[in-house]
Amino acid sequence: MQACVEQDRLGQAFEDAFDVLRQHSTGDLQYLPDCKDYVNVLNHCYVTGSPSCYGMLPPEQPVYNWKTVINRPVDLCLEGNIHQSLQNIPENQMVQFPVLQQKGGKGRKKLRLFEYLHESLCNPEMASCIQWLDKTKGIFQFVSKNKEKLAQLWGKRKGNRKTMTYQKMARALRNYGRTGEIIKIRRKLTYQFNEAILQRLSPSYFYSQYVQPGQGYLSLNSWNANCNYTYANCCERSYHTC
DNA sequence: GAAACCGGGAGCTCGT
DNA sequence: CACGAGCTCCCGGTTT
Repeated sequence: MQACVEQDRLGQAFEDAFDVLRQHSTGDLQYLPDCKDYVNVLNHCYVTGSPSCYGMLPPEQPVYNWKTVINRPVDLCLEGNIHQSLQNIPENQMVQFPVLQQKGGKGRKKLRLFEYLHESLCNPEMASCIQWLDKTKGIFQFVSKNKEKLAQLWGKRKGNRKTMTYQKMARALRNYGRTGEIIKIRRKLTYQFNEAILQRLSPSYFYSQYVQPGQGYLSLNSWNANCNYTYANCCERSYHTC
């Protein structure tokens, strides 16, 4: 149980790191991060506190650094050593991630509604607006009292001229029903993410995939594969091309 | 009766 | 500049 909580925390750490990466990669940024930068991003999240992290970790909460984050699930559920593998990676074996850039060197891909909803679901501060009913199945529900607040925040995030309402947001959600990205559940204010979308949006997914029961640790190759896999998903999620 | 849901359709913004 | 994607906005009607 504790191990699962810690695994969630690690997944959240990745998620935050991706947010930072996305924030850092606006405009014509052509920065090419490698694994060490990735670690720096995570450190940035947990040590300096990125804007997205402020929502996750209240000031009174203990500050985590990358090694702490990495060690905890390792100690508690893997009995292995991820961070050693990471630290021992020679320079020439570091994964070189593709450039965070869209075709033509233009800006980032627009945030999509389902991405925003998933982000909100992972943000404890938004629990008063939207909550998981069954996280593993991707079923979530808007909180009747505060659903308009969430909609307004979405509208602001998009920079809409008029105030976004739940009704209009729900219209967009109904459009997802045609593509299958999100479907409506026959229950008040309740929707469900498509399985593929849910996996794509969940950084902890690859983690559980690559760390097989009994495997005990992540090999260097697995770790690098993880980085590639995660980063590729990050790119797919945020950019047309890498 | 109120809240939530539904789908048509025109319009807007942005990336290609 | 045209085009398509992904909403946004409005509306009238239906279901819970």
